[in-house]
Amino acid sequence: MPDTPPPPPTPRRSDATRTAILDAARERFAADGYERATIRAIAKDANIDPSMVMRYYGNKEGLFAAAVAVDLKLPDLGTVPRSDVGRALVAHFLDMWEDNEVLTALLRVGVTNQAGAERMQGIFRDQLLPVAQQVCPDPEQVPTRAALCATQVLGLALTRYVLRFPPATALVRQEIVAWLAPTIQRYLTAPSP
Amino acid sequence: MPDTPPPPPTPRRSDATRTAILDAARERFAADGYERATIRAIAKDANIDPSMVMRYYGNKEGLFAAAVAVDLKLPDLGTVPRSDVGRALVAHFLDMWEDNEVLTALLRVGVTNQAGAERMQGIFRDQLLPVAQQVCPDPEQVPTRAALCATQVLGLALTRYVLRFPPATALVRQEIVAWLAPTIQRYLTAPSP
DNA sequence: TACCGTTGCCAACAAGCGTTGACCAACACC
DNA sequence: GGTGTTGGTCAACGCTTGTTGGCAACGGTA
Repeated sequence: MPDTPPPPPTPRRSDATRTAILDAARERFAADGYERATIRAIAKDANIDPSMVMRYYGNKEGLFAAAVAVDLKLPDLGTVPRSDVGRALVAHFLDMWEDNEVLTALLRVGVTNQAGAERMQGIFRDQLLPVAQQVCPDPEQVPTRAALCATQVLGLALTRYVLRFPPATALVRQEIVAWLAPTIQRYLTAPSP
Repeated sequence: MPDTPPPPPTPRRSDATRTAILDAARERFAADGYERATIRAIAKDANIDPSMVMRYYGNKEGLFAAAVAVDLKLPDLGTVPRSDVGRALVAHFLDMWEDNEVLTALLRVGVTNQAGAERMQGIFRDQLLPVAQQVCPDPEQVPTRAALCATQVLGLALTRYVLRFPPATALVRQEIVAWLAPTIQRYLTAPSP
């Protein structure tokens, strides 16, 4: 359960309401994107008045910032056999995405909202780049190789969870891992073409 | 220059205005997505009154439908050496995307708008699937393999043209082709894993 | 009991949206 | 030269949005 940045030492009586708002916000942002996820709809989902959202989170951008806190929980690739990093990463991303509407929310918002796009850039920089650094041979190529991985992973998420291309939603977990793992493996470890 | 579905035999005096509207609409949809691209802003860009947009295109959805007409102009892969289809497709998509804001508009809108997503599904079905059919060994695997290609190509477009991850925008055409061509080649022609 | 901060609802605001209809100017045709 | 069609503007409509301030109920503390 994420909360506002400074976790209050004493639990407030309104904590239940606060998390209800965040849960509803995540759901709406994931389903509708930033513009169409209205504060009124979120408040109705949380069974409170829209003005409460403003009081607790300032404005709509503050609500989004509080609702969408992403930790990819990327594994330590130092402990994974070098030939398995592709498979490990693809499997991990699938696990994360399948039961995590925050990621879909962030993807939807990132496409139509500048703040959302910058948030995604930050996640890429702070979470994916360091992991890629553990595996890539040439440090100078780390950003390029990590970005290539991002194109494939985000492309899968886009096609499967947002655009819902029928053949992409029909794939089962094992197929995805089998097809994508060699791609990620090559982007990370193969000699540059 | 696209036009309303039945191309009028006699050119109308208002054709200049109509295409000005469509050009402005494409630009706004590409830059802002569906919700934030307002009819008022599009009309102002085209130097006409918002009501003209309504008269010529009915409503906002009609305007979007008229403005975003996508022809991927995919090459006939029958004439391409089988080992070069990956390279040919990646190069072609890059050519299309670099100077074509329609594709960015469609991608942005497809993420937040149901009609946009269905439009993209239609393009995938009507334009990419037939081409994949020319190359894939097993007809039953065509949708899967084409969808895999879509994940990689759309993922690149998303990361490079919409989210603008710095390392993805820094890539030059040759690098992208060199990295992505083997991926597409494998998704289309390699034995299924 | 009296007090005061917290929690919550209600009503309203200003702005922006898509959309409509009345109205004027320019052109084409008989 | 009148007349109907077309191209275009203006002002307004009904509605939704994010956001604000006032006011009532609650709960712990003194």
